[in-house]
Amino acid sequence: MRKRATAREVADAAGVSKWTVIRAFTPGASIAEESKRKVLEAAAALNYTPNLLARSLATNSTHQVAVFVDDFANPQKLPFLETLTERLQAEGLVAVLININTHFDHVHALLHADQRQVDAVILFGTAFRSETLSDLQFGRGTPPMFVLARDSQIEGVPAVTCDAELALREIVDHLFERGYRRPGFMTGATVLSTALRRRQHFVEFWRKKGVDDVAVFSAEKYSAEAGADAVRGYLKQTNPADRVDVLMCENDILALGAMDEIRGRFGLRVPEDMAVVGFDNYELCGSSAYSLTTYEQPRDEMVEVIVGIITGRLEPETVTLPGTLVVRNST
Amino acid sequence: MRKRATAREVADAAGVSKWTVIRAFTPGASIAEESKRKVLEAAAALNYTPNLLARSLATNSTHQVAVFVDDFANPQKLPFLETLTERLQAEGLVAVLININTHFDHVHALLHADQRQVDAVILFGTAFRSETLSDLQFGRGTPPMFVLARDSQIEGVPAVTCDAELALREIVDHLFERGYRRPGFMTGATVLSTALRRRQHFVEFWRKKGVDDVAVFSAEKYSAEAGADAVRGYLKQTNPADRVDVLMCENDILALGAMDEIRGRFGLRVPEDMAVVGFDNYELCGSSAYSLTTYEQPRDEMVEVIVGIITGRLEPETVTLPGTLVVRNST
DNA sequence: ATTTCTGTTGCTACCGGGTGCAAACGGGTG
DNA sequence: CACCCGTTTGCACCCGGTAGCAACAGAAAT
Repeated sequence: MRKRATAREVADAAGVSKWTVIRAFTPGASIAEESKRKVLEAAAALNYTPNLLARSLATNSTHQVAVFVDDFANPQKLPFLETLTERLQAEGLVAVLININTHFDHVHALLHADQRQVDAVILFGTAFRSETLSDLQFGRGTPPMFVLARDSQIEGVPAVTCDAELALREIVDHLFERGYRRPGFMTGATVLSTALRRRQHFVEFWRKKGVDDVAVFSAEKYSAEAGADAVRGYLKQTNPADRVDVLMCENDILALGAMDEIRGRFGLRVPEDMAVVGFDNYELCGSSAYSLTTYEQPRDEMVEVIVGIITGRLEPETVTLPGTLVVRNST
Repeated sequence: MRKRATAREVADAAGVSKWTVIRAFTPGASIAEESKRKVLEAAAALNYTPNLLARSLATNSTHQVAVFVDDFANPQKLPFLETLTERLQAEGLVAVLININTHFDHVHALLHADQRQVDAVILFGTAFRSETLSDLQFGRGTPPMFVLARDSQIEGVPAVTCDAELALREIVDHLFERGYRRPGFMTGATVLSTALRRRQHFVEFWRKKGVDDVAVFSAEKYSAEAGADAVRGYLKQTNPADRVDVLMCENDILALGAMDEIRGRFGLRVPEDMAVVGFDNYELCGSSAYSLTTYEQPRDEMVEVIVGIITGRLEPETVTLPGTLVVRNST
């Protein structure tokens, strides 16, 4: 298989210099109609297109954005990724998907992204220790970092999130109104709970309602199975009379797992015996099999803002957007 | 913010030439221990790491793989992406996620990937017209293309898939054994049905069992909602006595949507009134709320093979791997 | 006819590394 | 001390573009 044609080859074929070829491919460049036509003809014949790698090297901008993801169990990531990639591509950018795991941690990934000269890094809901990253942040030439769908806690690293305070206030108000008084909260991995702030606000708003006792327990991971395991553990070791009457889960996938366990294994009714609330409004939450009350993040707006920041249309600052409470039959 | 350090700067700091610096960062290069130490020290002090962009340009290999995705409604994509990115990263490769949609079609994306000099392109279950792509394929220097989780139909473009024939045989055998005799099949978008071959084999194996009448209808898209819509349309216009006794759906997400509609809106029992079968074994299929019989694709093996092909460890040829029938309560 | 201006084109230098060859080095051998 | 040989280092040139200046032609102005 032959190699790609270069500007040099097209130049020879068109009888001009390679700089004229470049100009034919540079919008707004000063070039005569006649030469442009000749060049484009020769380029078409040779199947030439500019080499973006070389261009990136010369212009010092790759139009690539690294997107770090570490929680693939949450199906909610998918529509987010869809919107994100679509909006990035509409801006001429492209997403490099980096899987953060035990073999490839944030430091590794950031170093790699840096070496690849990406234009920006998006930490898409990843669980990181701010200490680890704040060191790197101040190394030289590191690409700008942004956090999506999680709090940042690192100075100089803006985050685009759903307003957790507002969300939890609406949720607690709703639950209080429905008459629930013995709330419980299931977190995912405990390391992160502070980053999401959901638990913290949940407890706080119940306290404001005069309810000081919130049962809190946590799942091992963010997955339906872990949610089921956690709620099983809770139900087994709790006296039926002392059980919570409503369980809020840190995200939908935990909630669905929990709900399944509550109804399936324990034969309890949702919401009569125990109500359940999730977070994210994942597609299947609306199914009649679950009909889960949940809170929808303003996905499109969040993506719009973060892409706006990356492209420089918006100021790089932390933005918090309001979501929507979706009430269904589980409460 | 200062710019990144270059090999040139490190060379000056260490008192050697830039080529010696390069050698210090090239495994197996001929360099004296002493010089290497000096260089690495200077590099550490200046926070130098090689610029992968420049390296890619010089070596003509980017270690980037473009992954085309067009169906973000299927949650099954997520674990696949997780495994794929993890395995690629383990091989020193990185995935560039390209969202194929109406604004950014295959031709566009392929051109783009080509210009970016990616080492390979993976069409991950995307819906493409083979005519469109076979033209491009024979342009010069196009990166090698592979199809994952779908048939290729393009000469010279290998595919790594789950064995649809085996899968459907096992499924039909199972259904026949359970006594079902009025089968139906719901496809997603009709354009693709041939690429997945599932419907075709389904019909064929029922014929071999002496059942010639298979009801076939299709959903608009691959989503729970579309699945629900399609089954509603079918149930409304079909005389209850003529209804299928088992409905196989092209993938899980259609099946879950369908199941929800069958039970929720029509008050039918699954599997007593109508059994349902999916395909993929998405996590929630195992939940007691659904307990969907489905077929699990050999995800890890498929990814292993495609990564093996890309890295050159395996021959670039079409590979078909056996999956596993997962029988649950929906049949 | 000369000057000035404008649109067009070519050129040098550069982005930050990689390759292959030639020269320098240094130790052992005859 | 000359010679040989393997290791180490420097160099010219290359990867495929981009930036910005200088040169040039033809038209317009003087």
